[in-house]
Amino acid sequence: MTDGTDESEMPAEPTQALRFGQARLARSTALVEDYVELIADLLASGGEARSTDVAKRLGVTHPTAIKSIARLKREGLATSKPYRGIFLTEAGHELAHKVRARHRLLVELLLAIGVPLEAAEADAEGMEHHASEATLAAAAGFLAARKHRPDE
Amino acid sequence: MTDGTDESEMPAEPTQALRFGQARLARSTALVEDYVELIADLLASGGEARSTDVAKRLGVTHPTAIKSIARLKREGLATSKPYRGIFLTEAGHELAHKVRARHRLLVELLLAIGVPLEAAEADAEGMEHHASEATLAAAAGFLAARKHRPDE
DNA sequence: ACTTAAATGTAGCCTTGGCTACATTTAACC
DNA sequence: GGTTAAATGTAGCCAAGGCTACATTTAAGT
Repeated sequence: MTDGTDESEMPAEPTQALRFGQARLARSTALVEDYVELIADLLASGGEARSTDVAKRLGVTHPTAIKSIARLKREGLATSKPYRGIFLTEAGHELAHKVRARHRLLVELLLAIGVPLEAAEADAEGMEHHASEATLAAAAGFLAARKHRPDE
Repeated sequence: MTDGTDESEMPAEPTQALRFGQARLARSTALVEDYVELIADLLASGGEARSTDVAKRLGVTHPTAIKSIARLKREGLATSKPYRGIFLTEAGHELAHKVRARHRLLVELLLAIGVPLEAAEADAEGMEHHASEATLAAAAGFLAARKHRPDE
């Protein structure tokens, strides 16, 4: 009630600008999150994350992957030694965990409202980076409520 | 059933790379969509869309807005004459319409699962660009079904 | 009408995240 | 062990999308 309802008393620009700014920020963190999530996956399954694997899975060339991984290292999320694989720091693992949980939640939500699996996975890949805590909490609540009456 | 379930027969990379590629493409079109949507809003309400207004609403400087608007012109979505406002082409109007409908649908969906209004608006601003036709159709269906039993 | 403020436009720089081309190192295979 | 293939790393280019600084044009105020 304090925002976005009264147009005569308050200009629309600031709140809208904030929203767009938020979306831009999310876009810039999306890449980092994708890389961390993928590296965590590779470490969990194969035991090691090599840059070519990362590049292949992301659909980019390996120099691009290396450059992005350099950013992860700058931000204290990953480490690596020349010609060795990539590893996640403690912070990297934490972020990966958070990102993965969020991804799963989004996919579950989409499936619950009737989106086919492949579309749900693909859309979640992009949408997950823009879901706020409020939305995640709501999604979790919605899914929990659904569990009790799975019909309809 | 034809994809993403059998890990022994098919490598995981291609489908995952496709998903990431899709998300990247969506990110690049997101900016265009935001601008077109906003310009359409300004034209509808104020009657004209000036570059400073666009910049203010988006929270960027005006040279940035102008550069982005140049991209819209390149892509045949908008037109403008020096020191005059910005206008949308037929294609621009069509895109604006599509984008706005999608935005509203997403917001409605978030509200329906219990997300507060301001968070729903902010999240939708980012998520809308990643929602496929399948997800939009599912959301519409879900909301229609909800209408018949608004309790719980 | 002239002056001044605001809006619009242009130029040039930075960072990010793509890419290709090339160098180097590791591993594999006679 | 030497040769070759693959993986890894580096260099340098490009486009997009931010920015500041400055030029120009329009509109307002007196």
